[in-house]
Amino acid sequence: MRVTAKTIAKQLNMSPATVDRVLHNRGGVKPKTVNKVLAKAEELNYTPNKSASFLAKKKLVKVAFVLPEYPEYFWKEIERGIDNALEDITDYGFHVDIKKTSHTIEHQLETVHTIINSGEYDGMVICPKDGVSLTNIIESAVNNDFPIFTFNNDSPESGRISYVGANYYDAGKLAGDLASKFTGESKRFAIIIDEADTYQMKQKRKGFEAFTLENGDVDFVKLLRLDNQSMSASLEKVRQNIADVDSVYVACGALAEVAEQVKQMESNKPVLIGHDLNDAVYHQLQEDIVTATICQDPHYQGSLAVRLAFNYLMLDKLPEKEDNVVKLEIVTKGNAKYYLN
Amino acid sequence: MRVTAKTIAKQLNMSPATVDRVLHNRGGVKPKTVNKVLAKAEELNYTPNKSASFLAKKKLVKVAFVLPEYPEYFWKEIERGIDNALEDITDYGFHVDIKKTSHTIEHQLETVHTIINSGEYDGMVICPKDGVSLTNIIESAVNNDFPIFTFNNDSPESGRISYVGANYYDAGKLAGDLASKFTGESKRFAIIIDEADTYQMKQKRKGFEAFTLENGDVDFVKLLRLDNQSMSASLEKVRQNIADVDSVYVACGALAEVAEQVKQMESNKPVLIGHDLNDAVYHQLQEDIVTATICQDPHYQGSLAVRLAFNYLMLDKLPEKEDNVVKLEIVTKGNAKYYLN
DNA sequence: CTGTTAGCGCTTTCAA
DNA sequence: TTGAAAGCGCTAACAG
Repeated sequence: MRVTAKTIAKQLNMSPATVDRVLHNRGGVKPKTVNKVLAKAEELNYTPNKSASFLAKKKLVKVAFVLPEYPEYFWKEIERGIDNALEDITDYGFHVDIKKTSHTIEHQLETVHTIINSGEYDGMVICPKDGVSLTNIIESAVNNDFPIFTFNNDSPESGRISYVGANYYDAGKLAGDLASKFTGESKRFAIIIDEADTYQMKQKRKGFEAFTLENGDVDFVKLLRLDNQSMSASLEKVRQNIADVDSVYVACGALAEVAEQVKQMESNKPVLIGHDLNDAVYHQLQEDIVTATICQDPHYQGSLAVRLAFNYLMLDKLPEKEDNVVKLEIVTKGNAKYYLN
Repeated sequence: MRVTAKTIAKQLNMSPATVDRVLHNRGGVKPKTVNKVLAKAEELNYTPNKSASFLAKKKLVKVAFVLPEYPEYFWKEIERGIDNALEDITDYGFHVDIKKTSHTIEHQLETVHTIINSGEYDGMVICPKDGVSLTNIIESAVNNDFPIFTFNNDSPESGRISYVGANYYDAGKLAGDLASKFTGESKRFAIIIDEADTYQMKQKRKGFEAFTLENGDVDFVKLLRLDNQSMSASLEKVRQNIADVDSVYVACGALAEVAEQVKQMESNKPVLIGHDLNDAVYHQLQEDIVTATICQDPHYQGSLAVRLAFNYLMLDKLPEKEDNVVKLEIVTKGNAKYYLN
């Protein structure tokens, strides 16, 4: 038989309601009774049944996830993680709406506004296009008891409940570590960024450079910039600029494109390192054009965010940490298949 | 409001009991009624509430996990994964007992016997010491409607419901891939096994050798064997034998011990690759004695096993695949901290 | 300070 | 072939 609140009540000759009051310290119970109940609960090893509890509370909570559209393969994985974590807890009354926002910050700001003002939601998880420009809106929402979590990209000044995502400085450092391990005596490196030069990218670059500074045997690090307006021209230029380099680290989203350039080089192909995995990169790994790519388990990241929001909103449990940093994973030819889909 | 079975019943002027019968095709319902209910459920986008369902069924299920004691750090991680997956579903009436078995196969066989005959359990998840010697007992149990899942180590001939664990052949191949990438022109390799030479180790070796065969630029692969009886002597011997080698792959559990030997070498320290991560290996990664270690996400592995058993026993859902292969992860100095604890 | 009662969404008798 | 009723473990409103 199961040990329930009723079991405790029966053994102590009182009503389940009193037991419930004690178990949730709702107050208004004689201290002596409190102690008796607590002792009995301990003795019988009582654990409350969440299922029954949520069922009885009939509380409904809805949170909005505000996510970018691109890169699609990445956010699809995140969504899988979200859905997975939702599997059991939708039955508890916890629901999620995913809102995609396009390129512009304006659009994102507007979306956020709408969500907060609609009164439909009890909280929000957001991947800010730009942490700084969202600081104010997040701050005022949080102060008005509308909890917001940041995701994948932080807005540290905003007072968000907590952040879930990778540490991009570490990611850059890891890239440096790999570049160094995959090359021989000569260590002439290049790092490729694009003009957006977001916070994430800056961090990656800092981390990569920090690594090379700490490791005296690196000859140099060349900084190359892609121009989104004239992509093919700037890719061409990159190809020329990496002819004298032993390893290239693509810190922006253009790994596959750069790889195509490397493929065309006749000799001295550099070791190529980048981020994330899509079909193109998968094949380039198999062809040994890309040596390694650094991934962050998007599936786990998604489910962690759901869990934190759930704990906060339905269990009144604060996240243990302000930063919930997710694993950085190294993917090569040998283990890439585990990371696809 | 929520859409419940009652909602459907009301809209169709019938009782919730009939709706329930249809939803679970328990039979004894007029085809016309069946269709009406199904259509309504579809129309209202009805989803059953698992919480309420389990609560009402009051079914209790208990499964035994039979796991080895060593290496402790590995099984501790697995247990964390198990506990994690259990978090919500214990409230559904699904319980797990973990039984540790010591070194001998006899002890494990006995434990398995006891579990099956006790009548206390509804199923079992086991990490066989040796798949072959457990074939018979698993087979007869499964035939007697006592479902058994294998874990971490398979017993493919036994008719187990399904297997959860890594593909060790692939692990060996991955080690080959890494050894090759981390070395320069000269590729003289050694692989270290121990006398136990279990199925897992054989597979790793095969995979490693397969990789080197496919890659013509590998000079040779030396096979070295550790002797558990005279560990220090054989470690010494290993040290002498790897003096002329560019990379060493430790396929057995002695990565940290071999690393200590490598540390003592004055020059030509080979690239060291092995499996799993404990405190010792963590430090050896930081010191650049170990270059990389291959891990299988034990946390995920544990929770997957729980989920499969739960689905099978409580949801009557068969696993989609016979082999549930878990990810192989590459850990280096740069990302090791994410894998500790 | 404590007990009674009804009900969450679902399943399971039992009766019709 | 269908319905009524009770109950899973917990909570909430109301009464006392």
